[in-house]
Amino acid sequence: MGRGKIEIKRIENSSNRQVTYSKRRNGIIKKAKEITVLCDAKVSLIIFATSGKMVEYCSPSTTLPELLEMYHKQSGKKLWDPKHEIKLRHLKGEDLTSQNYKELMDLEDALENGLAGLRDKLSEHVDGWRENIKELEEINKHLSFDLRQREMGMENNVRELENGYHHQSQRGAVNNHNDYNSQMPFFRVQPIQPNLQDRI
Amino acid sequence: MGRGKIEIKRIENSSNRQVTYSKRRNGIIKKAKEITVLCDAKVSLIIFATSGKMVEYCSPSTTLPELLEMYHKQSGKKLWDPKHEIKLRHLKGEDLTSQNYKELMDLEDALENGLAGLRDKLSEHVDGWRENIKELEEINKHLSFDLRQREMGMENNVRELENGYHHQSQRGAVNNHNDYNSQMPFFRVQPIQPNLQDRI
DNA sequence: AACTATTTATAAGA
DNA sequence: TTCTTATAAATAGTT
Repeated sequence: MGRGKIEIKRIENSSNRQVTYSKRRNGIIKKAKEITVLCDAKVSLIIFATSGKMVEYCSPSTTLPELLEMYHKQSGKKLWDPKHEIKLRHLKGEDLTSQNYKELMDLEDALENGLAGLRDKLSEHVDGWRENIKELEEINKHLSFDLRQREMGMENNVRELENGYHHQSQRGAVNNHNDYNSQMPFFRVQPIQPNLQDRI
Repeated sequence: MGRGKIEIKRIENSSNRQVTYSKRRNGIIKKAKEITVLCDAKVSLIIFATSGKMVEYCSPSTTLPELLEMYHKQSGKKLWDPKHEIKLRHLKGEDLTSQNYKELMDLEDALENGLAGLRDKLSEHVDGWRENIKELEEINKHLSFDLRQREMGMENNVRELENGYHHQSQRGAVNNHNDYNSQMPFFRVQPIQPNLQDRI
């Protein structure tokens, strides 16, 4: 629409391109306003010139965050790019399956997109929890190991006693101390949740 | 531009409005594509009909997340509102200090601002870790209790043996099984990190 | 930035 | 919806 028809392809002459850009940019924004009013539509329009300069239009009935939320709900598309390197990366190469590493990275992405300062806090939480779990597991192992050793030792004692002296009362003594044991038929030494590693 | 001039105001006739919407929507998208090609512009255009149905255009040279990041950098405007209630609230009233609860709430806000789907994942992580820690602590208590009971029982045995029979070899038998014990002078039954509750 | 010949978008009708 | 077409609006090239 103008003195001559033009092909829709990049305008090579830089100043022509600039002029056309500014005319058409205004045109589109006007159209956006019109459809908003005429048809009750909600519109978000963001335009960047090659120079990087941005202009924006958002229908007055709403806000960009609101539209983006609607966009996300409807399309399911991610609105944030994962990209920065962060502290949580050090978790890689430890006992993480790649799938759960991915989950963490997703989490990382979410945090990236949120407030930057939150990153370190989460990282601390994660590390703290991981450490707690590991230490508790370690202690569990030690306790269980020790308990088994003592059981073995005690059985030996009792066996020797029985064999050597046929003294019956010891048996009862051993069992009577074990009130708790009857409520705890089995000690799990491994992580309680089989997918513990998976969750971290 | 048509058979007659129209005022730019809401079209009251619903079916006319719908027709106009769909024509103009196509028109704007075409314009957006054209300015993209002609002028090397980057464009994001999101349009919602009154029905809620959305159409979108984004210039092929980029992605919406990229544009939103540029938008954010250039305008400084927030693109995400913190607002929804989420699952993490259930943590309130448990063993949280108000300070650390606040931290979690901050974290929640960050997640709010990220992808909605991330919320549940984090919540699961948190719950999973909390459970793991609690279960491990529980088992720790059981193991320690049991161990102490057995120690007491064993001491009784040994004492009875010694008193009754003066048989020395049993003592050695008990200690020899305990290689591990020498490396573990003390079992902590309480959470390793004193501020464990604080961190959760 | 203004002008204007032309192209393009589209309102109304079918 | 889609097509048709008269007309309004946008804009390419010019000044």
